[in-house]
Amino acid sequence: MITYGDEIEICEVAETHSDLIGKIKQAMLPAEVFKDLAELYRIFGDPTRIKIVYILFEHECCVCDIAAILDTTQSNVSHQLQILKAADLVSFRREGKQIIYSLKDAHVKDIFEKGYEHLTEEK
Amino acid sequence: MITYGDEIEICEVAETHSDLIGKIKQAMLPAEVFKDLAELYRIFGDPTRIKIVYILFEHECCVCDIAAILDTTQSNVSHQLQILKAADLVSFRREGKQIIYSLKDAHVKDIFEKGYEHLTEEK
DNA sequence: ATTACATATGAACATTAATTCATATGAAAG
DNA sequence: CTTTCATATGAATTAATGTTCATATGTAAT
Repeated sequence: MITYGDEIEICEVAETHSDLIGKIKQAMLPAEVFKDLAELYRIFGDPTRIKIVYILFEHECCVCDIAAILDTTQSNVSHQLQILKAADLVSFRREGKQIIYSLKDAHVKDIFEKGYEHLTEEK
Repeated sequence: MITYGDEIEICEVAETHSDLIGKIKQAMLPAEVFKDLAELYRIFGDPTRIKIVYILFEHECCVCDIAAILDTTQSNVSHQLQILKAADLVSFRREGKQIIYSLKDAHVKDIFEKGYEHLTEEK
């Protein structure tokens, strides 16, 4: 390995490929896009949250119903819903004492379906 | 809240909706599916990994080239590639001293594109 | 065989995250 | 206005995660 000051180690292969590496580097999306994408996928990266999302595909639902369906606490569901809300993935409205949540974005279902296809289809 | 022994708290709304809750509960996919889905999305839930995936969309690549493109260490890239390998998302072959990685599954690109649409499209 | 190189691996560390518990908020009913 | 109910919030805890460092493995070249 060859190191330049405090920079990253560059192997000889990478030096040889430096023109290709430069091209790929330029073709990369802005770092922020990858950060935002990762944040989005991470939201689906928890069983509780993806279950909530799945429920909301078909039904708008109040917090305690979701908790009953998932056999978990109201607090837990509420916390996860706040995360979905912060990501702008759910809408909500008050109805008396309850708060009814619903899904906000169609892409969510697309992402779910593509993931599900990956799991179920043989390759 | 009404609690039954060590079970989950059920609010009055949930008791009223108990028939709907039962139906939704039955319509849920097996818990394992949600677990597997969450595991899949979690893999994309890290900027470094999703960058690697993005690179592999267009080019098969050796470890040190990826490290050079991403300005990170060989070790880091290797660790992340092991995670992608364990999820069966990448193939690899040895070529002399190098190991060349490539993408294994088309659904990965679909998932990426749907996520990207979510970020970029106005709603 | 010894050396150099590309990659993998394991331990360690710092950070983040999921869930629970206790409590606060805010609306409706009495 | 006090109580009850549905939800939100904050602190605490336990577990998981991303990265780095040091080192091991395996291939090629001298």
